[in-house]
Amino acid sequence: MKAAKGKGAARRDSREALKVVDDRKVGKRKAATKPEKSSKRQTKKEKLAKKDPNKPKRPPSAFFVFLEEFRKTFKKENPNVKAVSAVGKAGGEKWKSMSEAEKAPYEAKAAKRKSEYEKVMNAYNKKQESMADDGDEESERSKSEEIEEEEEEEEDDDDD
DNA sequence: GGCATGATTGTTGGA
DNA sequence: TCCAACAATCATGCC
Repeated sequence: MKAAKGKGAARRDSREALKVVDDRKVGKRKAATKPEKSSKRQTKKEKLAKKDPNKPKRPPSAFFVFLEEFRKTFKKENPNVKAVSAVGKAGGEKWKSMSEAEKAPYEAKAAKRKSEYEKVMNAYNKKQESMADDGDEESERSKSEEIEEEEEEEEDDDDD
């Protein structure tokens, strides 16, 4: 549980300012945010210690792609609102109010990121197999890094 | 100084 | 099939 960490003061402050937590229709999701079963929810540190630093990060969903842009807009319109939770909330509301057509470009981007993720994941999986088969971690990692760099170039190249 | 937390939705991966 | 975890963001507070 997060509050148990004692850092609650920080977010309590934020929460009061945000007037959060009214309708938890996505209570399921909230479970992740409010991990009463702390045994399941590992800290970033624990995860970092456990997981492969080479493991590709999950691709952002359409909502997250939208959120990237929304944050910039939100900051401009609300320069004094710095709470990320406020941005998340506002973004969520905006997202819901958007039409499918408005969401389309973000979904397209998300799909693109997803396909890239699949490619990287593929390489990562191969790397894992190779590592299990052979211990040539260094070269395999380099391979993976190469792929990731390629992805970045591709993205840069096909920006529009 | 560094890490955890807060909110949001969508997607992934594991059981 | 269901559910938990995680993806980005960053000011803030605690240790």
